[in-house]
Amino acid sequence: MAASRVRNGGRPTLEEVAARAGVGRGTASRVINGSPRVSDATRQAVEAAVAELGYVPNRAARALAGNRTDAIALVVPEPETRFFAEPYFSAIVRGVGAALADTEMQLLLTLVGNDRERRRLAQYLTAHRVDGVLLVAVHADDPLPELLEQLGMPCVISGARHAAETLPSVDSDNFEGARAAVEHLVSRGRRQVATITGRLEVYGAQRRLDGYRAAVSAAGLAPDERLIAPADFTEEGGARAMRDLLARRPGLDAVFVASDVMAAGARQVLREADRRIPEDVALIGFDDSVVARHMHPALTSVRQPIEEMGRRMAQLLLDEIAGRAPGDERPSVVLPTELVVRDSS
Amino acid sequence: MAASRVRNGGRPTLEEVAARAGVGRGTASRVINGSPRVSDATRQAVEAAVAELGYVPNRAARALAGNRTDAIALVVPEPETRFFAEPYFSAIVRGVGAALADTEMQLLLTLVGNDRERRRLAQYLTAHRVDGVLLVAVHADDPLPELLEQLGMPCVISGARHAAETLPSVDSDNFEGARAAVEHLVSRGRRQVATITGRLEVYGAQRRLDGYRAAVSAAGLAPDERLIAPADFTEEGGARAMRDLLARRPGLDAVFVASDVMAAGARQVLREADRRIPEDVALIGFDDSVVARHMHPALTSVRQPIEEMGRRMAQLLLDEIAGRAPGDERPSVVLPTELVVRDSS
DNA sequence: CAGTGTATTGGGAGCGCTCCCAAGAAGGGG
DNA sequence: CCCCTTCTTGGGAGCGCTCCCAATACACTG
Repeated sequence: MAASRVRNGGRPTLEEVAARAGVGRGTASRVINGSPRVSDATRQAVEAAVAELGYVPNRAARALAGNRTDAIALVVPEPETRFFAEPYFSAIVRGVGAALADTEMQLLLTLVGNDRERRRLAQYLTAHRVDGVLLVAVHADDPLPELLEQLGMPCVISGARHAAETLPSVDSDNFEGARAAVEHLVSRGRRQVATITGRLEVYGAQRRLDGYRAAVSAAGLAPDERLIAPADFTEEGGARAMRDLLARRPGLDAVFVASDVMAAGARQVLREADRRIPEDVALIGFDDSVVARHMHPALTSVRQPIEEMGRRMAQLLLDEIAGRAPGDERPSVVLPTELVVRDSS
Repeated sequence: MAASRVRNGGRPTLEEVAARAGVGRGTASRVINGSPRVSDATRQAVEAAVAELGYVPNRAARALAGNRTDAIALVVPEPETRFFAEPYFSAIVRGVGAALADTEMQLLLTLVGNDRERRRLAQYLTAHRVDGVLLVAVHADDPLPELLEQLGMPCVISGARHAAETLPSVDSDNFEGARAAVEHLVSRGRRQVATITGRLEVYGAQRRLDGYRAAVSAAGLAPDERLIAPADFTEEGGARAMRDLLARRPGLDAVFVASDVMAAGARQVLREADRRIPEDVALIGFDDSVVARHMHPALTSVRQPIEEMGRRMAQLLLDEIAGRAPGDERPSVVLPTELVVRDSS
């Protein structure tokens, strides 16, 4: 039934490798950890023994002796359903996985659903059970980053929390993505471009709004606060905002929506109001999700390089764990977005 | 920069807890592991010490001494993009996470992209670095399950690989889901019900076809092999199959498609052929993905309880790790599906 | 009251590895 | 030819925990 009683599950130990190679345990360890202070002959002997025996280091023993874990945690706030939707979650995971693929690092997935789990996580991290943490979709008021900072636990977040972000972070260029989208609308002759924003406490949503404003000014259009409708990243919120906009500014001819899901809600309202897309109203979303591709008409959307973001987050974290030279500033990466033009604009 | 030199990262050890409680290390260990062979007074003393010191067991030490890891791996074949699409991946992860939430088990995520990574995984598993494995989207000819069986490593798969599945598995009731979908079509007066299948090497796809056939017979309709078009779970494949069907049986008035994504392809072809949905042709998909909800008209679809599947997989695996009494048959769970009726049928 | 159990308890002996010190080997300078 | 460096090397000393055995305490039984 359960595990055998055999030591180390019957796997060869470092000691056995050393014996086989005719060297001491310390030397074998050096070879396996790539220390330069070993002669070539010895190295080869040990490597041969490793190959013959099929030796794989025992991770637990390593962790215990070396006071590290060779594991990082990807912490996902489960209530953040937005994050779980395509394309985010899988793409981030793929990116992180790719970056870790030829590393010894393991990826631990931690879903944090409620406060109890949150406390458990804190305890978990306090107990130093991982070497570093990737934090996605953190809110500006989340205490977790401070805790990590205090513990001296390396950490990278996705999406800066505000303009003066202190943590290493990876973000897409929300400002420029929004700006380009609106510029595109203007270039196609739209004059009354509205926007539906995400929750503005989310810095990225704020940046998209900033980008919208910048493009409107740049185009020489009159800024009009009544063309700006705040929403909450949900489909229902998008619909509500669209209704408001239509009531306030019936003459609008384009809407830049800060997420595809909200755009789906907006599209529904536009359909009910008998506005044709794109003839009467052009629509642009954000995320380039599967919803965008399958919407009718297919939704023009701003694509974020999410997989690449995952990859960069992992790389940053590995650097952070390896130790950053003092004086290096906090690394933060901003990746370019891409406007995917489809039928809705 | 790097980690401090302090032992155990400055955390209290079991020894310290024991000292504080005025008991021996062994006794403290017993309390922490919930052994019944401890007096109440002692238990309380130890628990108090644990609370005061904020003791958290050192996982690595535990793993080393106990020859287990308290971790399970979720192995995801990365090429299987179908799995990465919503709703699968995130829902499975959520379910697994939920089942593990009040367990000491960690969840390790392992993406297997190519053969090299596959070999690495095998080595990894051979080295007993996890207590058990969740395997999703395994192909019938994947060697991994055999390897695990050989190693005596507990394992649960999602989706039986064939009728005589030997591994513990969790599956949705593909047969019944398909049968109910087709029955629904028939009950709405459709007489020429076609189907677009997934890759039939995938057992689940085969079962959906079986369900389709069963419903057709039960309805007293003439079975017609020309109403069955094989595809491959892709949108393009779905479109191709739909074209074939239309060419062969122009009079068809309903299609049961074995996945939403294929249904999206089929819908495109139907639109081009000027068949109205659902007036001329009713359409039903499978998965109840976001695509189904946002399709126009909204797609009727068979929902699988994916999160629940994840939860059950994890539970099964935990049982398996705890040890199954000899004589217990291989547990396998089949969960009911649900037909979500929308506008397309 | 000796004899036999049963319920607790303490702590030794590892688990497989890394860290580090000291010793041996090899090479160079005076 | 001897001494001092530098390069390698072996292996002791843990890392914090679980397993298990032996010891103690106590309660009965006859």
